[in-house]
Amino acid sequence: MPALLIVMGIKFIDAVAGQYQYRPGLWSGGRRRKLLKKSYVKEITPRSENYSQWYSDVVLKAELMDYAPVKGCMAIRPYGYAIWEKLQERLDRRIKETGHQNAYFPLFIPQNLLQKEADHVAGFAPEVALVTKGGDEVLGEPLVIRPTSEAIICDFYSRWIQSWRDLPVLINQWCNVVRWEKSTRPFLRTSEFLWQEGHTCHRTSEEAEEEARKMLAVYKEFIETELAIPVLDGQKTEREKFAGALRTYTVEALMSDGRALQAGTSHNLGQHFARVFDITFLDRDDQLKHVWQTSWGVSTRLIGALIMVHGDDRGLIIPPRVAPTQVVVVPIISKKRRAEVLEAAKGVEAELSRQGIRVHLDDREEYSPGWKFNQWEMKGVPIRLELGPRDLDNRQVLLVRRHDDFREALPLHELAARLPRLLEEAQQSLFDKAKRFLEQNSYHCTDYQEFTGKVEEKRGLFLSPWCGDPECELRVKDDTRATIRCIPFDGPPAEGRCLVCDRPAKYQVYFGRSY
RNA sequence: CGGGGCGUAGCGCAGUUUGGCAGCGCACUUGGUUUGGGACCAAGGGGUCGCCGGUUCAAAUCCGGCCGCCCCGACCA
Repeated sequence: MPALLIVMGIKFIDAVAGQYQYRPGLWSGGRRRKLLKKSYVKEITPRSENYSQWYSDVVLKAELMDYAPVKGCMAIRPYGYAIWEKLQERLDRRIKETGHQNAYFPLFIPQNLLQKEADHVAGFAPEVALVTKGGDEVLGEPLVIRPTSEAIICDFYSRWIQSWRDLPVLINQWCNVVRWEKSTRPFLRTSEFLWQEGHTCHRTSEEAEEEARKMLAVYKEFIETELAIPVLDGQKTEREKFAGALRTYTVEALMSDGRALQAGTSHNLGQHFARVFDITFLDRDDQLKHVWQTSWGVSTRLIGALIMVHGDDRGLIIPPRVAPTQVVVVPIISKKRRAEVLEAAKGVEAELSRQGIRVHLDDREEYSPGWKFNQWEMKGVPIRLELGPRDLDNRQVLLVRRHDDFREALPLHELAARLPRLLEEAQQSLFDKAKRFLEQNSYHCTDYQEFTGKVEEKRGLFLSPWCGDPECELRVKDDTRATIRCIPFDGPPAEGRCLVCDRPAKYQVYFGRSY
């Protein structure tokens, strides 16, 4: 085995009980090497041992969040919030490029407003938080803390819209919402979370449909490009759609434990809300008509997806485009050459920074290099540069990639020119890997026996024929806990017989267990 | 909401069976030596043992009640 690998030009280092033996001179000449074995930190439970525990360990140890004294609530710590800010920045740009403006609507919603739309209230009633007192005063009408803002925004829209000339209304808001959840998990399902919600009004049904589809496409492109997470796009079934919507579209991602996660949704609301909130306009033909609406949102849940799609047993792996820190420089400080090394490290930091790379110099002297390596790996920084006396002598820096642990000694003068490319490669490589995982864990399945067995055994996503009857959908859920994630846009045409009831299939749908 | 587990220093835990000075590791502070995969030595600081009540000369430990967190389910856009 070692002989074979040396032939391939790769050198190995013994990894004994999670520690390397350092072999001088190995880094020179731009050679690469690979680790035999990795057991770095014991603070993170291996995924294979307990996936939920792994997830908890990662969010805490990477300092993304901390638990609040209130169940289901959390502080998003600076490092976690920095990731959120990156996501916001990238998505906000896209929302504006497609013609939307940001605005802000109130947190409190009079209870009667929320209750106007029948399906909407039925869907959200079990999970609304209600304010009944302000100070000493018992409120005449209780106030709902927004679980979503359709109701309050529609109340404003009914006043703002009179003419077809006022349309379309294209507004987005970034805010927090509250849903009283029974079981909560950091980022994936919290009682309070951050998100954006777009709310638009249109003159025609076609325009609204186009908007709903367009924003779903924006989500797909955003999530795939920036978060390096491949998603399946499609439509939700009646059972799974948004409470009050005509149709719901969704992008679904597959986590590394084989469970699906709804990463973003876009709703064609039809005229359901316009009718009950009386949002009307006088059209060109002098007729008073109800507007056609959409709403769409993604949340801090995306951070959960990021963790579960890319993370490994050493912690987070953040795609470079959304990484708060893209490159960390760790100087190897020795007593004799401390000043020299630090100066060189600062030079590297400054040069990369000039290139627009988000670089951090970790020059803390109270921690050993090894400690820093582990910490930054837990935090998922894409690239680490090690710079020590030996590197100085060789005018080089040792580069280590987080996502595949490849190491390479780079000449100092080439560094700035090569890093942007290396970061892009890391981004692409993460996407490719996630895509491969999605493909390898997607199955075409037409036999119910086989289906129930495989769902239990392998998880993943199952493309199967479905007759369209909610009863069959429910039966699958009762039997297997899997739900229909979506009716894919670009799926194969319906053919064959329903997975459950054997009647002719109307759709090919993706089934899966989900978060 | 059901089943299971756990609450002792910032974190991880021992001590609870059999009541008797509240401990260990990490982290933290100070000084020194170090620094290429979680360095070492020395000296320190830090506690309402989840909360309330009961038994007892004496409770982290026994009894009753409550609260919270985690895991597995149920529920949930």
